[in-house]
Amino acid sequence: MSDWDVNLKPLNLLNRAARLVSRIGESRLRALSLGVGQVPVLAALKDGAALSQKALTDIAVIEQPSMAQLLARMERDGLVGRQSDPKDGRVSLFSLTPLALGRLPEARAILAQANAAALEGLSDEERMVLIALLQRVVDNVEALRVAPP
Amino acid sequence: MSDWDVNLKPLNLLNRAARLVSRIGESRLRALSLGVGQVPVLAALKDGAALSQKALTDIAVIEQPSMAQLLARMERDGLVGRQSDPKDGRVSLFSLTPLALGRLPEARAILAQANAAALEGLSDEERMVLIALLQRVVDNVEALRVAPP
DNA sequence: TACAACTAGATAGGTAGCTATGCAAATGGA
DNA sequence: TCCATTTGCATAGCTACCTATCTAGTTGTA
Repeated sequence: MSDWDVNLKPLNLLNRAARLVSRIGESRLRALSLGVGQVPVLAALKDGAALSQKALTDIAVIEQPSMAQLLARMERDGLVGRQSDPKDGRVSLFSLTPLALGRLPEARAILAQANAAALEGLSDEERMVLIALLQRVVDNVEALRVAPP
Repeated sequence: MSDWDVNLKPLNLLNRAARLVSRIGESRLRALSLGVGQVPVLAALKDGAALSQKALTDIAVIEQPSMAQLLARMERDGLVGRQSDPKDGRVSLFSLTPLALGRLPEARAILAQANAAALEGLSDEERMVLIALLQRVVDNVEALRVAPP
């Protein structure tokens, strides 16, 4: 195995694991006509809240144009509605439609099951270790963005 | 924190970490007009080998159409060339152009540095634990695809 | 109060991945 | 040898991200 591979092994695995997990989530959510990217939005709005695109962007930890497109697709598919904020002419407030709200319980069950399957065989402690290590990687990389070399 | 979040925390983190790591790689490789998806191809062909699309697909562990598009972009950008296999009329053999070969050393250095930065502060043992845990998640999810519920 | 600076969103265009299909070359029996 | 199957690729169309850039409201200050 060349140094390319050795060097990149952890990050390759990270990428591969994330892709596989997304794929399994995607395939199971397809029965409900939902997608994995929508999950943070569904979770944030599950109690009927109406949030701005900016708030949802921060919650999902993606960039603003990504959220704009995601919400556009969800609106197209009848999952969210928007109403302009009377207090600020720039913002639209998004909330889930009854259609989306009705799909929530099943989505939740599907995700819980997929999550459990992905982590099967890992003890509670191992899960905590995994979370901690991933968090450190995230922190490392986020620090790079703030203070680039 | 609701059960949505708790439930999905490890997989969220996984996704987030992979995204951030890809982003940092992407931003640094941009100076060489390379992309993170190209790395497995560059590594596989770095010694002048000529491989089929199928072989590259297996090496990169992505789906065939993904590789087809990736190679099309690389060809467009002058990074790879294709020549049809005289032994099998279906296959094209891909190899790196001098342009790509010339960029390899720098790419390698950039990736090694980004990799080191992402894993900074993790001991060798912690890296091994991370790899082992990620591998188990990968194995779990791959088992699901073979024998779906 | 006027205007500069900030903020929320929209838009354009790109990469990296996926599924679903279709086609043509190669291959392995009957 | 013929043909059904397998295999390698191409194509169409989608999600989920990204950067870069623009516009239109809001706000803070001279």
